[in-house]
Amino acid sequence: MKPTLQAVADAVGVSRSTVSNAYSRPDQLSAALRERILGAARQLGYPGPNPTARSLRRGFVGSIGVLFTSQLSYAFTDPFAVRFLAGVGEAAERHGTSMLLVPLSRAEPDARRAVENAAVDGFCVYCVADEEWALEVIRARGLPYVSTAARDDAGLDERFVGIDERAAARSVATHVAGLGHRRVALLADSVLPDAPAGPLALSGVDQVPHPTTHGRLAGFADAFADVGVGWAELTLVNAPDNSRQAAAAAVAGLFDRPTPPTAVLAGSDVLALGVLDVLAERPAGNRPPVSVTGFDDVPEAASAGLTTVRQPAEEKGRIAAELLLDPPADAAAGHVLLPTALVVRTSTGPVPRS
Amino acid sequence: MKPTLQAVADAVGVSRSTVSNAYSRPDQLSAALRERILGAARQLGYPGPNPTARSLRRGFVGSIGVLFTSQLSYAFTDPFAVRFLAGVGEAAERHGTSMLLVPLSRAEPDARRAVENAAVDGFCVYCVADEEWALEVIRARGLPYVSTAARDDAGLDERFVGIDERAAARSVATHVAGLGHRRVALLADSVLPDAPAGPLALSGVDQVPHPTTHGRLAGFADAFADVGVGWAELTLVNAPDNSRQAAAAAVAGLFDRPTPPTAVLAGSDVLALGVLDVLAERPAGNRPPVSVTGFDDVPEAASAGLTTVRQPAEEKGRIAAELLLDPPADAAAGHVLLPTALVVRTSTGPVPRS
DNA sequence: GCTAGTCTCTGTATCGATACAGACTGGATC
DNA sequence: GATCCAGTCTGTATCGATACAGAGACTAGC
Repeated sequence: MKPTLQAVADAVGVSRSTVSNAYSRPDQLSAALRERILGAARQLGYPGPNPTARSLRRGFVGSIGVLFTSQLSYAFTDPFAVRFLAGVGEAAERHGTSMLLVPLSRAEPDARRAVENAAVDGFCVYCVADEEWALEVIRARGLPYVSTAARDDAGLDERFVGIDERAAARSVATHVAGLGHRRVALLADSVLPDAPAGPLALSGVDQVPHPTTHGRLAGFADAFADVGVGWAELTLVNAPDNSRQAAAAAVAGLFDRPTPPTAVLAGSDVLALGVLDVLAERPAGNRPPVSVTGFDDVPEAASAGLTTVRQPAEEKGRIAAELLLDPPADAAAGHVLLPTALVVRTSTGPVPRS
Repeated sequence: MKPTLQAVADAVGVSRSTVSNAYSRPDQLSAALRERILGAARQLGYPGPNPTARSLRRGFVGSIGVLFTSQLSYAFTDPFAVRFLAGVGEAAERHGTSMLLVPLSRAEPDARRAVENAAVDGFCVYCVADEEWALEVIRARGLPYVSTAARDDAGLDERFVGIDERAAARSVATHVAGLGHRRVALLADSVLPDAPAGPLALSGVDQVPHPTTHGRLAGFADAFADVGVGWAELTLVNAPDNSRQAAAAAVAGLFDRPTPPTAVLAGSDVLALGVLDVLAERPAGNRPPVSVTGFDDVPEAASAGLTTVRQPAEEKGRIAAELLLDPPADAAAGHVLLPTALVVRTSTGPVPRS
């Protein structure tokens, strides 16, 4: 049997409290006794207070959870997510906190259980789509959280770090519209929860439930509305998840249509890179001159020459963790909007006249 | 006050046990009563059993820890580590387990506390150098673990997944030696715990404490010993950590020596890419034709044309988690050696004659 | 010599649940 | 009518620690 704190107390001949103090409040006992206790503990092979028991009694755990909508393995496939995690990790590390990665599996009962059972002091909600129930569970547990995807109904009491998705998306779309493009495809991930890969007809952008996706698509649409291209004239393409493969599958066939789009605006760099993959695969002679844009400005975007919108990934993660671990007294300071920048590279160009 | 299980029991007029059963053992009570209990819980805003209390009583937590020697933020900078994590995540997800990332900070007391306090059922030890104490803490806690860096004294009872570092390193070094290179630099990270960046004199490879680094350097040395180049004739270069920046700093100046190396064998792709960065920065006319090799075959290696040794990263992570979560009955099956392959690309070539 | 204050250490209550043995029903079986 | 059994539910002990009030012993101060 593993020795308990009681066993150490018995061995030394002091009370449990004193042994506990030896570990957690060294100033509460004499240095000599403390040494004697730690020595006995070493000898008995006592590994220190049991973390679970300790957190039960103390009421906090010393780790924060990061909630992902998607599978855990996707989180590591998406460079933006990785950089976000790095930021969270950096801040957590500074606070002596570890991070628990909690994936939300597709099956809601399981996913719900994961949120209910996570032993954490709070959550960074990386990307919860319409999983409003997850936030409810967190609130019911009385845990603080920071979300990164704004929702319209989010109260100001809710801590948040993110960008103005709509304005950022509009900026890159305005650039594309300015190049003369009018036949345009918008590519996004999880436009509707279980939609298949490929073109998707939607009466309006407000049908899109995921706030981030909604914001970006709405921003794209805004820019084209400005130049007289309505929603109905835009081709909406759905990718079942945020990966190059999914994007490639979604746009396959798009360029063989009678009137193919001259530009594809993607909701993320990963999707945009998937579009570039598809184009690169075609024989050079049969490669349509399509402009492609991304979103995020992940490291790969630079080498691919992708025009995109930069948002500060690590900083987003860092601030999210910071808002959680060291909440500002002022409620308004709990709502952080980060800057974005349009980055024009070689993947966009003037519409070819033909 | 947050409602407890007791509160729900009181509200419904049943015992605590019954409420507990409603959540954890539905077959122990009638469906009708269960519904009544869950209904009351919903109404009271009871979020389900407290995870900490539950794990204290049940004796397990439902999450596994991943131990990093380096800072948490490095873990996300190194593509190999990211892919390893993805593998761990995938397996963990299949088992309904979350993963706790535990960084080992430089200060040993803090780091020790992190291992002692991690609420986990076991550890994947990603890269523990000479931190033997960490393993001792884990053993003292009575927790299972899987290590990925073999140590000579590792008993067979210790679960392990990795590669034959020495043989793999030898294969790439043999390739370089076969190209005629004899003036060679070996670049590795943390050759000695606190050594500065740059060349380092060492009487023999056995002075290197970190088992992975030791294995790779020894493999490099083996291959050159075969062609008559002894340890003393090789230039050993230390990088303080495993990053492009550290590598660049370590080899800065190396190529301005009177007799510069014609090849640099790096202990990881990240380091090798750092060397390539340094070479790329030099004006084309003054760029020495140096062969460079890496180790791991991360995604970036392919686009950089880096000759390297491929090892299956995700699989390593997946198997590590699997060995932890679903230990094989047969002890020998707990010791997995993965295959490696030499990948020759454009970063190596015949030694220039001059 | 007496009160106050500081250092150490102890004892009990408590954190919020689950395990397990047993009590009570209401049929089915013989 | 006694026995057995499966299906439900209860009660107590327990998981392994920390919080907090307070008990003694000592030193200071007047």
